Amino acid sequence: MRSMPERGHHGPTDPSAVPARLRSLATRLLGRGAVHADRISHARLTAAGATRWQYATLVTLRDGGPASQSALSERTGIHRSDMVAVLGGLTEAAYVERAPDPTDQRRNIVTLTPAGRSRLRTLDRLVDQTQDELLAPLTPTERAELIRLLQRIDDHHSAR
Amino acid sequence: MRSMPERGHHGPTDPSAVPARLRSLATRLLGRGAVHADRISHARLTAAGATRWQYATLVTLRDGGPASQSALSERTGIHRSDMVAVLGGLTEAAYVERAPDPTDQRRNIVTLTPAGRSRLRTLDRLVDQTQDELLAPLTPTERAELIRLLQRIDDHHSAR
DNA sequence: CAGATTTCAGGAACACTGAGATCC
DNA sequence: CGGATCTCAGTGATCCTGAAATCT
Repeated sequence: MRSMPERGHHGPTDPSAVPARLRSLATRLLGRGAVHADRISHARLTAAGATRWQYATLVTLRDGGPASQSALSERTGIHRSDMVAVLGGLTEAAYVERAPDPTDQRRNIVTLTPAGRSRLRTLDRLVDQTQDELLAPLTPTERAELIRLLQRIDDHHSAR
Repeated sequence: MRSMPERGHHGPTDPSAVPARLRSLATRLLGRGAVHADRISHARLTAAGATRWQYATLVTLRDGGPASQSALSERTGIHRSDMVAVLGGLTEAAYVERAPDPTDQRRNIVTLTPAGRSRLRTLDRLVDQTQDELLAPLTPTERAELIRLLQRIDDHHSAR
């Protein structure tokens, strides 16, 4: 049970009061969308005692199999120095196991445990609900289009 | 001249390494899009000695005329307690004037100065460049569609 | 030696809470 | 008094830098 200070909801109450110039800025809209997404996913995940970073890490382990921390960092987009604490939490909960790589003593090999796999199935459902709540005002076609456009932007700016 | 520690660029180098499940999460894509948007607009605005909050506040004053701090907070979406420092900076630079409301001593009436109006024209061009850099991989039609969809999401979640 | 990996300490921008002071 | 406004102190999550320790 986490009893964190509930994230409130500030923001403009009346969208029509926001100047048109601001209302149509993609940079601003992305920032506000991220805040909504954060609030929604944070609420659902902390209610289950999880974090987004933990979820991303578990998904990546299921998808790609055991991996080093730097590989996980690369695939999830979570910074290497933040990954330490994420894996600390997941290890403590026995959702993953961290063992030194016998062929390279610098590396840790992180492996998903059966408990982690089970945990992940629970979180999958939670995350699906999160997407649904966030995208509620859009039709299925619009949702797919939004995701497509956002992927294009992310891919473009992620390629250095 | 601000000499801030340059914001780096982490994130996955190879997008194809990101699990498909993560890659298609709208919550994640919005978060990443916001990070790209932040990095781009932060770079351009700090180079000019400005911040996003300052810009939003100036735009709102131009659009709606003189207003109290709480009204500005409402229209910009900037938290009332953050607005204090924003107006402090703008006042110091003489871009706005803060005067007590004669009809209600609790309020400050914030007014855009000619210098602020001129400053705003400069920032307008900067922000336009920011949008262009962020949305570079999209066609004009796609840009409009993305903005439309993001507005729908923001409106939906801003209405309490 | 250069280079990779894990780990820790901490900074900065952001959105927010809570409380005090003041005024209607 | 209740309620609104401005202000300040501080928190938490996120994304990031820098550097130490260890190993190839």
